[in-house]
Amino acid sequence: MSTKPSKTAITPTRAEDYPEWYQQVIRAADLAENSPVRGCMVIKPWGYALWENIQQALDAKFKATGHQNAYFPLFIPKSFIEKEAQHVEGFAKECAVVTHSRLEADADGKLVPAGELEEPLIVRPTSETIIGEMFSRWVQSYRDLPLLINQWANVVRWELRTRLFLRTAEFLWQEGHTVHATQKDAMEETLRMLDIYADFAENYMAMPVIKGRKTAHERFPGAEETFCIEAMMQDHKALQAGTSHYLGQNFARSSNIRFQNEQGELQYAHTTSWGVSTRLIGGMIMTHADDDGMVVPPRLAPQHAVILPIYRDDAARAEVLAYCKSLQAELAAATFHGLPVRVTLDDRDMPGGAKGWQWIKRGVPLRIEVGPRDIASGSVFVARRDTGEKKSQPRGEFVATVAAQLQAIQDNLLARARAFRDTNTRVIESKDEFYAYFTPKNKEKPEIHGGFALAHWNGSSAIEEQVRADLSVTIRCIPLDGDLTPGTCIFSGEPSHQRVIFAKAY
RNA sequence: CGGGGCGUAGCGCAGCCUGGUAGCGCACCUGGUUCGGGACCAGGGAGUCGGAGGUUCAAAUCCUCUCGCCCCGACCA
Repeated sequence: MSTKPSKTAITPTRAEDYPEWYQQVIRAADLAENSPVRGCMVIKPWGYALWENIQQALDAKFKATGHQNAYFPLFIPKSFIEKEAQHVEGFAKECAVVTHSRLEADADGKLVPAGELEEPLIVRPTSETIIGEMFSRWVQSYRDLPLLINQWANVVRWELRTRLFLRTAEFLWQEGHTVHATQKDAMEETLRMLDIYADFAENYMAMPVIKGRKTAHERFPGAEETFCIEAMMQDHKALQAGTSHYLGQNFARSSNIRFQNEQGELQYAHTTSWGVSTRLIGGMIMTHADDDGMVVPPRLAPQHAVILPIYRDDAARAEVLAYCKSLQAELAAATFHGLPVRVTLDDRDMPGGAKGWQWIKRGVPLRIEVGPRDIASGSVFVARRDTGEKKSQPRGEFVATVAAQLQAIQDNLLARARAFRDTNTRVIESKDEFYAYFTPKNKEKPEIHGGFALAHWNGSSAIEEQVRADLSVTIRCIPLDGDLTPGTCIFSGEPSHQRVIFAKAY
């Protein structure tokens, strides 16, 4: 009783040391861990199940909008990457390069690379160039368009500084690549996919996002326009959770993607690309997790509910387990958003308190305790992970309303995250106010501070650069659904079309 | 890749300054008593002290190098 390690399951708390808290949540929830390979993580079953649920939901949305999955090579010839000048510049610094084809034992028995390749292969950091090459073979006529392809894959970017889920050297993602006859069609596609991401973030991840356009400075290398969804984490920093690019004819030119139009004229196509990654899991953690560990939004939860049997002796055990199994079957027959309710019965022989805390730390939305008293009264004792609320409910009523209860949690998580974001978003009218907003009180050990600043900006990248140099604050996006009232740039005094979002970012 | 911090049992840590051959809490295993929000008692297993050199009779401890992790910066999903 007195051996509680602390008041919270996670130490330190968010307020005490946010980055360390993040690491500890991942460990406590058994989501992932660092691997022997520098910068690469092992995604453990509970974390991978989240990714599988993300995949399943998004994949259905991609298919519903006419996309098809395909798979392209992991290796990209160096000459392909070189085709698009800005693209090269953007990715050259972080590429893993394969130069040899085998290993040979040297005099000491050590293996050394041998069989140098004629042309080095790049482990894909993204697939525009190799897919572009294939698209150039597949597209000949306007009748071949639009070409709508998606790939689920791993990619490698040799990052110097990594963080589990948020930035790892290898990560999992999906990359959509499409080809269109006109700019209008391609731009519509770009925004359609952005909307899908935003809808997914809010309605599945319960993570409110702002849809916006990147400034030239923050654009994808080689893109004409980059759109993004930006979310606010609990340390008030922004997380770019998804991107959608209108690539213009840049990659069409470099990969020679041309088609004959209805007039028989040969023209370059317009392409798009868009992606989300395992970073989304990091976003979910930093949006919903608390000082007791992970909190998973029900629509993506590996398990919606866990049944925890409570008994003292073997006689009670048999009775309780039988009751739990039938309850499990009833719940599994219920549906939540068209899918069976996922419910697990945890009958491991271990102290009940410790067992319960394991599920709290993993973030399972509903914990159902069933003991002799519940059986006697035909009820179940249910705890909500998001609010901590606990109450006894008649069994039949619980089974009948389980989907509604899960949806209530889903809705609460979104509402709570939105309220958090809104209270940490500030309209800023002057440079002084801006600098004060983004300057911590404690310089040595900065407290959580700042947030989203909505401020007028004249479009100058020199100002962007200055703010970044002074405060590590960047323009996260120019909101698409923002207030379009013109005003005055708070840095230059020049006219501004609309407010943009400034924040510190991951 | 630059600056700072840290690597001791699965996790969190003490020991290091002032060298003497490794400890605590949790977790794990066994037995018993317990059991409706992190149970208790007793016993037990587990660590080449990140790695490699060096100094020394003796190194977790001192010195050099190296690898990894975390934070800040630059860069990025």
